[in-house]
Amino acid sequence: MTIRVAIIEDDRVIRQLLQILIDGSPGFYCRQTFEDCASGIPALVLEPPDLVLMDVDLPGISGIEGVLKIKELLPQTQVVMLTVHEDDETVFQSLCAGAIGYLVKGLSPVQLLDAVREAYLGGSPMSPAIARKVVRSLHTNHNSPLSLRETEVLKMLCEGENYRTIAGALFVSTNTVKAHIKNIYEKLHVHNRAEAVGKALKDRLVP
Amino acid sequence: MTIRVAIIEDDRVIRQLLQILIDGSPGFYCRQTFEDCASGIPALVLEPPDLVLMDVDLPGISGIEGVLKIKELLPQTQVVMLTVHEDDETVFQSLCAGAIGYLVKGLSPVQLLDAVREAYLGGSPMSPAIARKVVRSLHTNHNSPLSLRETEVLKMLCEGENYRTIAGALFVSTNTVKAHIKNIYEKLHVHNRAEAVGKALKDRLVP
DNA sequence: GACAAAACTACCCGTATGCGCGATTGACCG
DNA sequence: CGGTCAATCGCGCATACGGGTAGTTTTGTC
Repeated sequence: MTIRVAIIEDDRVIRQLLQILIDGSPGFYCRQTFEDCASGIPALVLEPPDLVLMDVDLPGISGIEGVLKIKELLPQTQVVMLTVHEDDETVFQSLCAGAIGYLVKGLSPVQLLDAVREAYLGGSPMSPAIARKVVRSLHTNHNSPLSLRETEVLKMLCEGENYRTIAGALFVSTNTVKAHIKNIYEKLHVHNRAEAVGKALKDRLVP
Repeated sequence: MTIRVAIIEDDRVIRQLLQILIDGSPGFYCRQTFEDCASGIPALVLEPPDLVLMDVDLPGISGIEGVLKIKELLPQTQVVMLTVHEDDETVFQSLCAGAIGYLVKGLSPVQLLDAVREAYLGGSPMSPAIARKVVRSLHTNHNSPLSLRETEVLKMLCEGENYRTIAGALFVSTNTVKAHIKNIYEKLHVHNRAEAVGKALKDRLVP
């Protein structure tokens, strides 16, 4: 069970150090290293690795765009990001784009290999701060401006139900549903269903 | 900097062991323990702790509902779940409900205290498998059935734009937009905007 | 017990929407 | 070279929808 690793990293020193470390460790294998996505991604497609270590700050195609491309072409291949400084926002975006975890450059060799192994074995290595950010993005919003009833209605709007169906489910008249929906629109500052549903799901007003 | 911990756990033995461990460790404090949410939550409101250790399998009000209630009443207080077996789905739901992390019962005392400290210091302690599940839930869907143009239209639907606005933005006629939307409905198996937006955001078809 | 907010009901009106049918063009593929 | 599909455009029709106005009942809070 050897983990085949590829590296995309523009800094030659870091790239070579990483390769030597990984390729020199039992259970790991690294023959593919690239200095940018433009050259690396087509090569990866020809010989897909298990896992790609990808710098976030790359010249040309950025690391985030690179992840999108790689996951599009090779859904099976996992991508782990490499960053110098722990920039929450870019790391978060990388994860949204499809990265499975990330490493801070400057980790000890042991920690680095551990993280790569964890990513390979079904985990998602990341720092506590990023983990918190990611978990927070799951949380339902607890200061929703909506009343209980309105939230119920909004939930059904998200399912695509119409006035009649919602009215039937809540045992009220369609007029009442209309009134609720009108209030929802006001409170969310939106003017139609699509926008209300968009806001509801983006702001996690409904489960 | 003492971390004030409360415990809600129906098993008397586990509850007392946890309390003895936590209260006996320097930097930790635990005077509040409860066997269910019904008695615990009102008491917590009177004297909010920094962190609550909450069993997922509770009689009466479940742990998941308990998290919702606590985060509603005490948004500042962090909740960490306790589970016997690592049931991915319930743990995931707990995190969605507002928990910040979770611990498997049977962790060593050192690991347990570490995890509580991590949760208090801005992290989100969880197992690799759950971390992976959480990260996956962020990923944009890479096998969307929609064409590029349809995805563009769908994105604007999510913003609540109408035929005319979308047509203007894409420099096409409203009829074309109608056709695209009709195709989107077919491919997503939905019949109106709200449902399309709901599906798009839930399945992460749009960023 | 007064007052506010939420929940509920009702009606009208203009238009945005969903759905039916049909059509042309260009790109890609075997 | 025929077939498929994305992308483009057109028209008619029934209805679901958004906005406005107006009111009662219930619930909860001070």
